[in-house]
Amino acid sequence: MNTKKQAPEIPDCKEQLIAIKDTMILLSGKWKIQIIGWLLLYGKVRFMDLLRGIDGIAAKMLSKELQELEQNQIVVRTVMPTKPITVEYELTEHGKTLSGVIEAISAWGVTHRKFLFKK
Amino acid sequence: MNTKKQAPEIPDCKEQLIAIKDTMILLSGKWKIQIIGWLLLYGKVRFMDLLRGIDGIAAKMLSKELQELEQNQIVVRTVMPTKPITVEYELTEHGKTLSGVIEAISAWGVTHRKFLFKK
DNA sequence: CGGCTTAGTTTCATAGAGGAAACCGGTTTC
DNA sequence: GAAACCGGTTTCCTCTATGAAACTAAGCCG
Repeated sequence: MNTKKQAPEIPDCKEQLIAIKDTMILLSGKWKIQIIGWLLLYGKVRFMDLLRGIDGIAAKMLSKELQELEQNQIVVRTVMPTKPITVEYELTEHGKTLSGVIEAISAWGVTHRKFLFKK
Repeated sequence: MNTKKQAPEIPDCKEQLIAIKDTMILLSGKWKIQIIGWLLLYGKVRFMDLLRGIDGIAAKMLSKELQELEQNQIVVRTVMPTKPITVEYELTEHGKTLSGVIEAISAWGVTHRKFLFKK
């Protein structure tokens, strides 16, 4: 027999693992999930709100992450015809379907904190 | 008045955003979520299973990510007294509480694929 | 005019994330 | 004794993600 390695009793649950990979490619980067969290909580938000609200992010990063989210149709960018031009960002309908993910992450953060406290 | 910037009408929903940040610190890295997904699907798994099963990961990375997950009590490492020594990894009880997060991520991957297809 | 706002872009620099390959010690098998 | 398997570790290297700071363009304020 050619196959030296023991027969892989491992069933093929790849679909779910591929789906995980797909999602994480879109959400990669230090800031994207936080940005989406903001947009979920606050709805329409201006660039400067995010820049001041998300602790530690630099303008370049915010700009880059928002562009990537826009390309993936998670976020819409709207230029408002105001006095000093402002730009609003908000989640697309598709972006809003991420609420389950974000809420799960947020909830687990709380669970984890309790876990650390109990120990 | 000192505060030139317009009064921030922005309510304080920080708790949830902090929880998101906390979670993502623990799950940072290219492979951790995939590893946890594997462990959720397959239960007890040996090092070599993960190395061969997770496409593209190198031994060094796998080792490093598993160590970090162990330090954070997401994963337990058990050395088995077998002929060629084997090592089993599995989720701790606390690690299993991540199932909600992983399932949400996996489900969204499917949702997103459908979204792309529809367009 | 000088200065402040918004929304970025550009430049420069660096830490560290990640990868390829070799190596290790113990054990079994041929 | 040579080779293979397991579970790593070590070394070396590269690339990119991130960051700080300066700069731009357009508009409004006084």
